[in-house]
Amino acid sequence: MMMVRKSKGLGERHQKILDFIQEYQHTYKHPPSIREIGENCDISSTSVVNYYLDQLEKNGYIERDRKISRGLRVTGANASVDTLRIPILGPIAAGFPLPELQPGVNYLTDNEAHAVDVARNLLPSKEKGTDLYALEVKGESMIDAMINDGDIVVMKRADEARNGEMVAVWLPRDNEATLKYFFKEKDRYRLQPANPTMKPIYINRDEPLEIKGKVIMVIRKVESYAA
Amino acid sequence: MMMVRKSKGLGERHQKILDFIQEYQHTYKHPPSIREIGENCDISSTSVVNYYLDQLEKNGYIERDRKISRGLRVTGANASVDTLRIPILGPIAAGFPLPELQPGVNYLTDNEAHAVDVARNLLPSKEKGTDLYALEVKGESMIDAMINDGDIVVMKRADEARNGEMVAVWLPRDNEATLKYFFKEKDRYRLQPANPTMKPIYINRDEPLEIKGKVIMVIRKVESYAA
DNA sequence: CTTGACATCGAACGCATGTTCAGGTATTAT
DNA sequence: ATAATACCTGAACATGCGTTCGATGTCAAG
Repeated sequence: MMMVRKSKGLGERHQKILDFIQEYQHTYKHPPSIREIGENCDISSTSVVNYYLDQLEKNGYIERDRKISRGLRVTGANASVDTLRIPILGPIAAGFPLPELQPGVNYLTDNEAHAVDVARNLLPSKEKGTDLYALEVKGESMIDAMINDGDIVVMKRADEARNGEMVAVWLPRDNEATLKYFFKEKDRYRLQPANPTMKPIYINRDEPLEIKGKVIMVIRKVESYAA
Repeated sequence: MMMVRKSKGLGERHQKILDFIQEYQHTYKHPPSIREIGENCDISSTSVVNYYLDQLEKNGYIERDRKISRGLRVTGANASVDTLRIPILGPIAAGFPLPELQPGVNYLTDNEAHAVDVARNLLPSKEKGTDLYALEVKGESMIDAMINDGDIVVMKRADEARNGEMVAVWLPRDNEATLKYFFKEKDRYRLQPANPTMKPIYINRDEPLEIKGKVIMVIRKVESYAA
């Protein structure tokens, strides 16, 4: 009895094979062999598996490196996503100096707890990934930047900024760390809160102002409101 | 002339091999063979590669599936990260109804543009991934929820909520969509803005109120301030 | 009924690839 | 000096694994 193709492009067996490849890759971190696919999808002959694999490839569901053992991968939506592990250097809070990144130190240990994994496609495409770090916001002092207690801010290392970029700055004048949009005006700096309803603060050019980095992303894990 | 181990645990060659495996895996989506490692790291004999691989395994830098072609993977920090592709159903704006998720529709096409990839370790660990979706915030009406124009909110499908959870609701009374912390009180609902400086709004129990989902994450790509 | 496209099987072939071994040469400890 | 250890070589071996091919069965069109 012949198996009929159900949904025009993908038959039941194609789907099963595709699913198996993904699950296998996910579990073992390497692709399955033709024979393993066969065993798992109740196909007794390697040539039949090859037959289906060819079709899947022709239709763009997978890619194959011929002649190479286990040289196949699924393409498209469920393909593996490229991520960047960004170290969380420490907290940022109003009255405390910002954590400095020590040059030459490799923050990328296997310590998942002190890092955030961000998909590369969420970052500017040119972003290489070095000179990125993250800070954990403590307290509610960044509220005028639309940033709340517990938020993670992803930063790019920088000691100067162009107009309109959001920066983390240390203001020796007020002894305070803050996040603001940065503007250089005729003889002063304007630090503009992200919240449009709030007013900017001004710093004279001759006053010190230390830019610690540019904010490129904010991540907030929303939890139950602590009332 | 003997090669001296530099940094106690990892020699120069160990490092080179480790780097190569990662880069290869990243490029070809499958692990390299022993011979490929050898060629690339200037090691003429497969047994030497095997020798180093054994050491790397013993020290926990890689894992190996013996006897299986290309059965090796790096462990730890730079290991591949598990991500979830969450479909962006549409915009959420004050005066417009929320996009509904059509049952039975598979949103997970290969359309990267209409989805966000989120590392699983950023979500609650029990989260399975189905019944998650995302909305793109339009306009500045969610400012009292500390959410700005352009933000991506990751939602979990729900039509009811427990006290303290942040929900997306449709208020027929005001003809408005909004994001608020939800509290059920004696004879009314209290919708609390995330910004602690702002006041809650109250809805009588007998008035309609449609909960569309719980907010579990907010992602903001910070760009230059459009002044 | 014949033909041909499609699906499947089993077996054989041969290169790819991990494993093992019998030595080598330095460097260091005893 | 001798022994021990770490590093390396080359080759042989066994098997993993993709490829190819001939044969069989089913179904729809001509």
